[in-house]
Amino acid sequence: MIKELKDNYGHLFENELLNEINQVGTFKEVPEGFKIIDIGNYVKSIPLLVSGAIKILRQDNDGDELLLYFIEKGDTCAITLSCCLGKTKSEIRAIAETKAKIIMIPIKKMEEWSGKYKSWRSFVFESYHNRLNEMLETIDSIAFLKMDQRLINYLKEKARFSQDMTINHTHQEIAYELHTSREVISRLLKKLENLGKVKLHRNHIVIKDF
Amino acid sequence: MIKELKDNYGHLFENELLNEINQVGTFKEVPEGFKIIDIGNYVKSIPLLVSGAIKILRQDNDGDELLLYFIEKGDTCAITLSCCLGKTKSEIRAIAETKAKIIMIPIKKMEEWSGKYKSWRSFVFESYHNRLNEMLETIDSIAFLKMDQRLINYLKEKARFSQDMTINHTHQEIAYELHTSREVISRLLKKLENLGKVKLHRNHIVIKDF
DNA sequence: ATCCATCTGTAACAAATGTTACTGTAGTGT
DNA sequence: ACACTACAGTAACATTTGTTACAGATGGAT
Repeated sequence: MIKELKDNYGHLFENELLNEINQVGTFKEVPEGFKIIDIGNYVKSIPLLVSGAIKILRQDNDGDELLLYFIEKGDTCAITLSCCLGKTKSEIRAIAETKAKIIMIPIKKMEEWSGKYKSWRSFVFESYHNRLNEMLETIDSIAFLKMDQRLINYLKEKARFSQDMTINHTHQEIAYELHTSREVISRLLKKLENLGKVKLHRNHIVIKDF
Repeated sequence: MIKELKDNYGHLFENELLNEINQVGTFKEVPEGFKIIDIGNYVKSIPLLVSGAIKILRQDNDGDELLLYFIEKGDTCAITLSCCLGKTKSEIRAIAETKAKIIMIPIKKMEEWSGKYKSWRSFVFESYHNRLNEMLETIDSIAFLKMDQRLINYLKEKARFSQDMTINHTHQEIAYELHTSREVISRLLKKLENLGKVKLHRNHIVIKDF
């Protein structure tokens, strides 16, 4: 584990902390689609993402979903941190967007390291900062943009995180994550295809010109 | 200042920290509507709210606004904290919702106290936790609710923070904060009045039965 | 090759929200 | 008292999004 730790967190943490992480952390490799945290779960450990991407979803009382944002390697899930500290249930669902490597840190280390290592504090604060900004972007998107533009941004993001111009999702899956209906997505995608921006296939979409 | 500090933060911070805050903090009393922070500002100090309420607003590129949430006494603005630490421009606007008393703390104390006082760390983390949850609620509201329910929630919140069943806003002002048009708000308010839930007047609305 | 479940396309309609345009009215200042 | 300005009411219409109802296409399983 120590190599991947150094590669991804070596520039952030001092050696002493890296060693501690190496000792108490447990390495975990999860496949695409793996449910890392679900709504209502009590969180017992903090995930440090080493490779891959994780998507964070929100759900309302009727079971309607909404994609909030993605987390990349070298970062952690601040909402989870927040749950850990407050000992409250998770308000969100975390699912591996691609296959991912994660180091899980026991909660109790959180407060200990916060007092001991300035670099850990900076990391945690930085993570909160990033997450608040992602939330702001999500809010901007929902509040200020129409569905066509949200769809374009969604496809861009998906392509960026999977490093692939092919989006392997059905219209229904996209509709869930944007919290709209399948028909709306089909309609808008068809418009994008007529504009030459995408090519539609069964079960996948190829981005041509964004 | 020390009295108001003890009353509102005495249960959170140890005496030593309270004294430090008393020494380096500057007390500030602002009237309703006072612009505490604006988008693009560089933030040089952290506000601890002693009394009153502050509203936090987001704005898109076209100048369209959206109310994010309120901050109450005994709390701070985590987005501001976040800006301070990252030395980035403010992404939000903070306006006094009621007249408010604030203690401003110089940024540099932030990191110093984070290492020194466990209670300060807890306070900061707790604040991030609260803010993330408020953001989630805001997202829920925009993504999952229709405008009529959002309006009802808005009026409830306004009444709660001003401790007054009379909302002193024009339809236009409400429309700005909910990011819709004046006509839509007028239409929905009239419906609420017909249901006996509010009484409409020029420049103010009285909540009857929520 | 055929069958079948699932996915996609699309039309027609409904509901919610946004826009335009105009009227009336309450309060303010003179 | 009068005039003026900002606010509120409302109708008519446009646009966006959501819903219903099918038809047709695709790809995998047997």
